[in-house]
Amino acid sequence: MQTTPKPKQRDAEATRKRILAAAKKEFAKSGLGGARVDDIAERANANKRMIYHYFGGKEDLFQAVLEEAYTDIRTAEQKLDLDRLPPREALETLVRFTWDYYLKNPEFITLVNSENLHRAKHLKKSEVIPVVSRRFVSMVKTLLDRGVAEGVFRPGIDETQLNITIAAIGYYYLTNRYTGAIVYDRDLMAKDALEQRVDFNIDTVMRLVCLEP
Amino acid sequence: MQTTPKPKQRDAEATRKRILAAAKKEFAKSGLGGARVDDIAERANANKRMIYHYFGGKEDLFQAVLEEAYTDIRTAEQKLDLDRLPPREALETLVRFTWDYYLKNPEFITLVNSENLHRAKHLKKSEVIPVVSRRFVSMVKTLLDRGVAEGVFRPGIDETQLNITIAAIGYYYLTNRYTGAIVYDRDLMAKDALEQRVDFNIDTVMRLVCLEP
DNA sequence: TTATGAAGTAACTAGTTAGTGCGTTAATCG
DNA sequence: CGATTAACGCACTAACTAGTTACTTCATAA
Repeated sequence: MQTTPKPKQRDAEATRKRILAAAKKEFAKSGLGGARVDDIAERANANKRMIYHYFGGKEDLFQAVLEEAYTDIRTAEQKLDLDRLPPREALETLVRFTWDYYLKNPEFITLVNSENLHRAKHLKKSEVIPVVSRRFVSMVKTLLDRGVAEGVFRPGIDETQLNITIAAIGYYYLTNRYTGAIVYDRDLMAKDALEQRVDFNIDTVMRLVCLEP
Repeated sequence: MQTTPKPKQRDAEATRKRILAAAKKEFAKSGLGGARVDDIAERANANKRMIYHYFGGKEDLFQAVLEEAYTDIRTAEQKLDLDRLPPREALETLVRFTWDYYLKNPEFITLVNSENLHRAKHLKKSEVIPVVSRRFVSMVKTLLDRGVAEGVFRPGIDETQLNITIAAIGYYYLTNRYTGAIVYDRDLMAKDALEQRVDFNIDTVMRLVCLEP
């Protein structure tokens, strides 16, 4: 086999990755409609022609960005390894993780918003999304069942409703932070405001799920 | 593209209203960036020039649409007259109203999303938004205080956190219904799914706020 | 009856945008 | 080495888009 590969002048995979990363930023900043192909190319330090070469078109590129964003968060969730923790700690870990992930990856939220404006047109075409999604939902289902079996969670809670609620209380706060700052006349992104919110969210979910909060 | 029947006579106020209504639909459908001024004019059965005549430009029109959308929901909330109800009933009424309003006025959600993509640039310029917002926040604050005084609500709950949570659990479900349908592999807009969700949301808030849920 | 200004219109401008044709250059391999 | 393939870049276009210009039509007050 070959030894250390020489640094290449031309590197298809590296160019592809630069385009994908640049596209993620631009789509997150301006949405699918507002993003400019020329700007993506410039940010990627690539020629616009390469976008069409590697991805086909603007919408195909958007789909690729979305798929990566979804598999990234689903992969990170699996790494939490909730099975090793007692149910209550596992649930708190999940709520805190979801909040932290949205906070550190704000482009995920904007991409999902943009995709919903387009009625999930691109996600519908994806092969990989249903697979990673099922694994995620069953992870929470397993946790819920375990908590009920151990007598610490209320029985009968639907895992989808819980998932949606855990996402909602973090997602909404962050995606609407600009209008929220005006409506509630507060800096919602101040350090203490963020801490207050995650504590409030954990409390909300614990009271919803646990028998003795 | 549906159009509104054109009145035979000249009517400045009617034309303005037609433009505003058409703009609301187009901005909700495509966002600020995706909406087309020509399409708004066509839908309103007005000449494009009239948009510039009455509103100044595309962004000013967007601001006018936003202001109307916010004052509409805030007005509807005030009409609930929560003071006439016992605290628990008042709280449930508020949660159900918020859900129903988002469900019946989906354009509100899309407009707010679009405005947040633009970092509340237009809402910041508004004179009327802070006024109606304060009235709304204090309405919930009053309810919370009353519930605590009557010994049915937990003390120490922040009215802004509660407001955000009540909005979040409805808003997120509805705004992300397209991607949600794929991730959770369900028809989130089926009649029974909607009923299940509003019940779940009321339960979530009651457990969060009430001393004996 | 008519002068006046607001309501309304069509065609246009200047700039932008996604997508492409085609030539060039580097890597790979017999 | 020479030839083939894939990566890359320039310069272009056809379609689109916010905003404007120059004009006509109509209601009404004097």
